[in-house]
Amino acid sequence: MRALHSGLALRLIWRERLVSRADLARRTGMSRSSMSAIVEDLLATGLVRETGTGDSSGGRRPILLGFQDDAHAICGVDLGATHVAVALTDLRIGVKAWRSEAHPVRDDPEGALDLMCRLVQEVLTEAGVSAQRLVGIGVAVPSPVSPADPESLSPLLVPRWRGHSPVRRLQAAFGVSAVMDNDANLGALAEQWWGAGQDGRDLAYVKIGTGVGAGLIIQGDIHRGATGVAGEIGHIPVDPAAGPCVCGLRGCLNLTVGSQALVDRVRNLRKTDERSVLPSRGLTVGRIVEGAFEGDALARSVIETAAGHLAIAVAALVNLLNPATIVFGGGLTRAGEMLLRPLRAHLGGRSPSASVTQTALAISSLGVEGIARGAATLVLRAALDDPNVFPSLRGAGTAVPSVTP
Amino acid sequence: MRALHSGLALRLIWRERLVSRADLARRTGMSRSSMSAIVEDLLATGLVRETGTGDSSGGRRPILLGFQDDAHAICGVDLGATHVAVALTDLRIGVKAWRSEAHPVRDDPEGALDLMCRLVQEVLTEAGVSAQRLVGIGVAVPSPVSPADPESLSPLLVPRWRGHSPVRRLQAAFGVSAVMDNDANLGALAEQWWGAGQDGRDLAYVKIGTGVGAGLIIQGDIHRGATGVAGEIGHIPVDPAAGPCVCGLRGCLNLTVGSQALVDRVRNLRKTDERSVLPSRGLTVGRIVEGAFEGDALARSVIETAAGHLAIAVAALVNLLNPATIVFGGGLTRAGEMLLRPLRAHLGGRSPSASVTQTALAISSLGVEGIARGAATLVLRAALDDPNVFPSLRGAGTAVPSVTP
DNA sequence: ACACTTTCTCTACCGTACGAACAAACTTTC
DNA sequence: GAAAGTTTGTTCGTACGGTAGAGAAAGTGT
Repeated sequence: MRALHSGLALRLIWRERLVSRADLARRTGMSRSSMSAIVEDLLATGLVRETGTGDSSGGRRPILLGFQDDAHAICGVDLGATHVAVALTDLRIGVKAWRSEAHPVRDDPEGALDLMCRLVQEVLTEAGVSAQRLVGIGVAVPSPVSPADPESLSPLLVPRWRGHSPVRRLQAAFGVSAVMDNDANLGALAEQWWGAGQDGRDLAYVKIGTGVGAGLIIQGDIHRGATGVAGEIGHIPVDPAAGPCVCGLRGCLNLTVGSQALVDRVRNLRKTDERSVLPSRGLTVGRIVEGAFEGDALARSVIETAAGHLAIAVAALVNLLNPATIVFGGGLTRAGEMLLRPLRAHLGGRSPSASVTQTALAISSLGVEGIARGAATLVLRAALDDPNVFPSLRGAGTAVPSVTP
Repeated sequence: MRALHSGLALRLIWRERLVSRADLARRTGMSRSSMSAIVEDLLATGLVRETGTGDSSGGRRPILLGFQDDAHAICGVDLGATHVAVALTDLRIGVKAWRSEAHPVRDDPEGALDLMCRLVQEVLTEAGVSAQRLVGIGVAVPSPVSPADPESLSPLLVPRWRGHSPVRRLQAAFGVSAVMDNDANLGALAEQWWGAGQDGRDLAYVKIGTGVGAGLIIQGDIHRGATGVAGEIGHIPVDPAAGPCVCGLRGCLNLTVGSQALVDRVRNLRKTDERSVLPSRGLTVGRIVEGAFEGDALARSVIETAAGHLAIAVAALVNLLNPATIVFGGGLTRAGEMLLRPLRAHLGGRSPSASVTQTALAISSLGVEGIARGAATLVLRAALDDPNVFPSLRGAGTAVPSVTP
């Protein structure tokens, strides 16, 4: 129970950045004397420090306590479909070192794992942090992760990864705890903690890349579903005219707004549209968005069509989950309002009354580091929930008696 | 903190039905001596009683503790679109008295509230329970309930109810606490606690009635969404051929499998199908299902078509939320496997790989009392979470210091 | 200079949980 | 059937964590 109250105090100090002992006592409902004792413990761990005094409100000036963001480090790994990126962050998920390299991750697990370990070592070296000072390593993978087997990627989507586990590899290489989750889930977590979804307990993050995936934050927690595949928005049917999908369906969202689909559509329309400035070869989603910004009608029309298809799936999301915010990430979202405006318009006619008008739509502002920071956030959240996992507190005590069903 | 451990013990006793002190100590991780003290307190409240001894496992026989299901009563109210039903239950949500009457609830709030209070009084009298012995009253309403205003019905869907609140009315009339939630949500809660969804933390309940609504249990809790309208599955578009909906969309699920739609479809097809045994007048969903059981081809075909439309919306539900179980309730579900079989077939081709094959589909087995029992469960759950709300413990002490953000 | 506030610490006290010892009741073993 | 071993439940001394209240420190306002 001291662990309980001490953790409570630690979380408050983390959140409030600067608070006095008296403030903490009021906020938690405890007495000032007890809080003083707890703070004494926390000061000894090095996670909290006294940082000057605050303003008086008619009496003695309070001694302000601050969380030591640099007391430890966290590593976040973004294992994408075609790249590996690693961020070393402090305890507020500020990026201290960053590495990113292209790699065919799906087809070459061993190479990807080697690259990952090399990059982790590089960011540790660059930041001058030893592995012992890591709270842990979080990994985002482009695959569902089953709660029943949280160390493996889904063999159904990435068959070559059978038997390979980023988690086990990192634990073996660096001797620290590692956790793993789907990339869209961690994108959602990043948005909730550091992006557009702050101060909301229900949020959806839609990642538009090679395919389309959604991460769901429900009641403040990542929702993984019974088998870990929640958020499979990419296989909602949106266009019967489109071809068959690997999943057995026709016209999946993946087939109409995935990177390849956008490029193909531009290429097809390009044949009959002589005025477009877009090239036929070496076309990427980035080039299409650029073209749209330069006023190219073809590019704009393709983006608008994609928004229409996206709206159908997003409407289902809004109707079923009623999130406070939906954040969009991925290459196409650099189109900004060119994507959001038609999306809102289509959505307005696709959802009853209150639910959609009160849903905030936003483009992710976290950039390429978003997913990796989400992975690091997973580690941070676990540590704030149970401060025992901070290296400086390791083995301090047991947890609270739980329900144990 | 004694409240914490005492509540923990109480929940365990409730769940396990018969446990010894030593068992409780092992389960909670506490010492036997502490548990003895806690049990002594619990015995004094009357909620727990010693009920004989259990079998020996090589030593002294344990004294078994049992939860007193009859120590208090709970009232569950089902305010449907066209009826008012009230159940009086014990602390395991077993129905002790039941009343149900037809009433145009949507159009006559005052009459419905009067009827509700009369029925509550009747079940109290029949069961010989005074209002003081009630833990509380739970109410299910055919409307979303906003977390921002948990005492009112959504004025958008049931405009006449503006200013009327079942919760306030019950509190005034019986002097006990009352809580309210959407009927589909409470159907889902009932299924999770007493029906097909037991031992799962993710469950969806789909209610097919006048319209179609879904209640979602996520991570063991009712998911209400940011504005309380989560689960609006009825406005997912499933058939572009169907007409426009009040929501502005075309071909909403509500328009294709709602009671009226089924009746209308049968009536239209009836004109060209002379062999059908179904009547043209006085047709109800119940009659259609009966006809199907008697082998009527027209009835069967209409049910199969409905299953196809339902599958599209359910596929979206499965893809997005990946629940362990989906339970179906409402009149149409009396068709049983005639509905589920085509639903499974359509679903197989509508969802990628693992998610759908591992989702259990089932028909609700709770019958007409399901929603009311769900409403009562809402009260029970609150009481088990914080035993202070049990009348015999009222005002016993304050809660644990919370986070207080 | 004075009274009043607010913060933080120190000490006496109290409730709660634990461990150890013990009694009770039962099974197994010889 | 007596002895030995188990399991349950209680009793009692102890320790820890928390509170309340007094007091010191450090400020504000008149």
